[in-house]
Amino acid sequence: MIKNFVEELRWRGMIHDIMPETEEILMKESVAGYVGIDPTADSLHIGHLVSLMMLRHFQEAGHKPLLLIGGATGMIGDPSGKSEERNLLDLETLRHNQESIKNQASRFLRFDNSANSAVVVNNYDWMSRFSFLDFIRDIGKHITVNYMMSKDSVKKRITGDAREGMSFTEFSYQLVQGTDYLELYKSYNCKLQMGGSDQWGNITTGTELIRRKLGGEAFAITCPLITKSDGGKFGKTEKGNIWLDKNYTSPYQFYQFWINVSDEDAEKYIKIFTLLTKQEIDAIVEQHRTQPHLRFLQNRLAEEVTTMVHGEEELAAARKASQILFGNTTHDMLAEIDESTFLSVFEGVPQFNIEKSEMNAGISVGALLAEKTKVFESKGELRRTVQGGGLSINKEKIDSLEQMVTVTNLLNNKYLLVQKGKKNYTLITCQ
RNA sequence: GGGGAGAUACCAAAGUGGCCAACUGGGGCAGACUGUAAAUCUGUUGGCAUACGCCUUCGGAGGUUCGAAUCCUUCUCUCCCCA
Repeated sequence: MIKNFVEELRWRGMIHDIMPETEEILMKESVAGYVGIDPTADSLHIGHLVSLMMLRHFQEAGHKPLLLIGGATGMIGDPSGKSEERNLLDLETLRHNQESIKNQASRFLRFDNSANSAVVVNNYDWMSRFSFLDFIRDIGKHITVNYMMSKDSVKKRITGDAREGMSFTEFSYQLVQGTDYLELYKSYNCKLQMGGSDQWGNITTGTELIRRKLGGEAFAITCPLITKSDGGKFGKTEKGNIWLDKNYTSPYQFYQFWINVSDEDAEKYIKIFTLLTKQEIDAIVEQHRTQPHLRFLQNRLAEEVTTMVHGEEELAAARKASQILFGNTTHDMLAEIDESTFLSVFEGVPQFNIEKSEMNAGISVGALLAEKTKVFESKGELRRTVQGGGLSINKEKIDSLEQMVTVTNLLNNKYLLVQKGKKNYTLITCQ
């Protein structure tokens, strides 16, 4: 039974561009469709979530999702974004990354060998078999330079204000990506490619190639780039990407990312990143508007996404940690938390160790945080923070670098909780 | 191959011999206000120092000078125009 995939994406605000007749084809038959991902790391980050969600909806609608790992294209670098030169990945790393990514994708997609089971493919597998001659003869021949030059991503680079110019390698990128589409069209009868709106040019080169070379018909859907209302980059924090792998970004930090989303963005994101129905979402938005300070939207968003990526247990832990860290916890309450709970709360928080002997005589805050440990990069930074009233230890404000810390300050006779500002915690273990 | 422009801190961008640790904007961090939101306001944003001040930094290397981000030589890289 096929559901209307396009309609589903439409109300969720996930369609930026769509080729004519795409909707009709998708309603008529079950087709295969793909999204490409660069395997630059062995984990996906939340920038990839939109693609995964598109594939998820695609599969739920009764179609077959293909996840293309760009082993070959990842070596080139797409000029559509302002990507830097990529490093060559060796084959072993590539395979490792592919496996890890597939593993993460399996939380979103069904890999069950049914007719519309998801499949992971790697363009390295076919691109590596092409010789340069094969490529320019079999692929290059079908597309004119004029056509390639007319793409926005190319035009911008050549005639835009920046006029950066581009290398031949980057210029060829759209042909390489087009070749992927062509390959998948041939081997999986893949008729749809999805991606971010910046991919439109590259995708249409693929559909063009399929038409000219095989006389086939293929389609395209792009989704808007996810933005933040304040203009910042989505999914980036000062510390870098938010990863799906809990070893890179702890479930607590992951959960917090979503909790911190602004009201405006939350309304958009809940449609894109959760599977809640339109009715459910409308109800939550309504609820949020009547009592905005209760943050229904952020809470539900964080709950849904964290469960999908990390599971119920991790969600519960992240919630508990959030309560402890953001509730009106006092020094006394902190001291009462038993050790295992305490440690699980701070899993994923930066940690430092220090010898207990250093503490026996007492140690000044300045020496402790900027010399014995690197909680602060420099004493100057520490001083500024303290002067601005932004530093607490064990939930108690510090107002001088000279303040002494001794073993009696240790929680559980072992830990110090350093807090910079409202949201940044560091744990010092002393033994 | 010929001609031109340029490289300054996280980014953008001023500065073109001493007043430059370097204007300004963005971003970051912190504070106030709040709802772990947004907006706004304040402080801060190379290192050391409570502070006077000291040390390292303006693409790389060398030089001129009492003194260089600023002048000279050379190298590297980027962009533009012509062939």
